[in-house]
Amino acid sequence: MSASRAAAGDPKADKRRLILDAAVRVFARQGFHACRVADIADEAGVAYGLVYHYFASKDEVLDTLFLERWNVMLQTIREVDARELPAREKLQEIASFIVDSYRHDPDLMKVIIVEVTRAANSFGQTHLGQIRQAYELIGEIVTAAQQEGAFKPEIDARFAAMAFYGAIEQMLTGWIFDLLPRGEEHYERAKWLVVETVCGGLERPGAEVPARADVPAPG
Amino acid sequence: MSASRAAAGDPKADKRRLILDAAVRVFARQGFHACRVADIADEAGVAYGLVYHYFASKDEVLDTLFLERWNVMLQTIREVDARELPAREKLQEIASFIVDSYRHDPDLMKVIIVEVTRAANSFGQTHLGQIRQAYELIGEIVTAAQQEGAFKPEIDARFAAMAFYGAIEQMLTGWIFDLLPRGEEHYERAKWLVVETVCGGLERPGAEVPARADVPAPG
DNA sequence: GTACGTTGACTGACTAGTCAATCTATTCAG
DNA sequence: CTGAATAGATTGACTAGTCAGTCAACGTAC
Repeated sequence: MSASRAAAGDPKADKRRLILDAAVRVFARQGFHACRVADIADEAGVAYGLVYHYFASKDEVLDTLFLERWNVMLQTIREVDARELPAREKLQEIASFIVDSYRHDPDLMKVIIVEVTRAANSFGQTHLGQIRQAYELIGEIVTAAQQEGAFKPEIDARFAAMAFYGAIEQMLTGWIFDLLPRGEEHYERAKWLVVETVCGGLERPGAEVPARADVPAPG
Repeated sequence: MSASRAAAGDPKADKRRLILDAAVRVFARQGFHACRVADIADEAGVAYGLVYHYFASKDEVLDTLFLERWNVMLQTIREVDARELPAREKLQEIASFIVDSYRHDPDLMKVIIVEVTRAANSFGQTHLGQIRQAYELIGEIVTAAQQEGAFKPEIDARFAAMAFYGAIEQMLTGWIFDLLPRGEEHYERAKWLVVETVCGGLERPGAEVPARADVPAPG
């Protein structure tokens, strides 16, 4: 995941990685459709043809970036789900992971959201299966919580999962396009907010609610 | 808004409208980038050049479609906000309007979401101001509710607005890409669900909650 | 006859992907 | 140790195709 592996001049640099990291920057800056393969090569400090030595097509560069990250996320969700935690805390962990992913590499998350996740027409189509898996995993957490009686049974779990994921993604979108204030304290607060908001509506009024984490201090 | 104004052969057809309606279908089917201007002209049963008689560019066709609809939505939100209603019902009206927009013309909403709203990199950039206005109007409803004491004050209104809008848009996305079940009863239920979920978390536990609408029957 | 609507072949600009040539690292026979 | 052979990495000029936008000509209503 690290983008700081090597500078362009480093002789030991793994050129494939160099190209991928450059592509993240170029895609984030110009968008996938608006940029040319030459821009990626230039950004990476590498010849045009080398991109085609490592990748079959421009598309494959984006595919690789998306899958690398998305699979890490799916893995994380599965691990969180396997742990013995109340549903609210599982969702908290997932929100945390996604927000931290943005904090760690905003360009990469911008590319994934703008060019893949929210572009199900063009690119997302290819990856609809992967994307769907995330929704399904979240939906399973909700279903389980409903069966335990922690969440209201009258809210369809699939819809709840979409609403939850959609709320998080929309906040990242807000940061990406300067519609929401950025910064450490906002990131931490957003993690709490999204869970508080969505779980607040999902939980059964009578259900035993675990002691909730403190409200992070306002910025 | 009506797409059924006239068949391609109708001599009285307003060609400009014919082109716009055809563009909705083509953009929805193939995506803005993947389709050619010739596809729009063919779909409208009109010569290639006529598209450029009515519109300065391919972009302007999409701009027109987006602005036509988005302005109706902004107007609706303003009208709802002006009415004397509890915040929850205002949000309910907004969710209703958006879901009904999808129900009424799914192709148009698909185009707006996929090509503009969620493509802030390319197209959305132009319309970021319009898009932002919607978030701000929703944010104002939340702020007012917090001042009245109906909503918790500790949740930033801008974030709450993004979460609310994001949840709705994600459900439309779910329908658009067959990730969620479609159909009248699901649409009605989704309107209720998103408000129940988000407002459930926003409302102050102690606050006087107006008698809420009945839960629509499950599908 | 004039103004506007309509046509569709054409052009000019652009770029993904190819490929033959060149470079570099490694190996190993002499 | 030498240097020739090999494989893989790297280069960038070039090709083949695409498509947005133009424009000169034609149609038609009044």
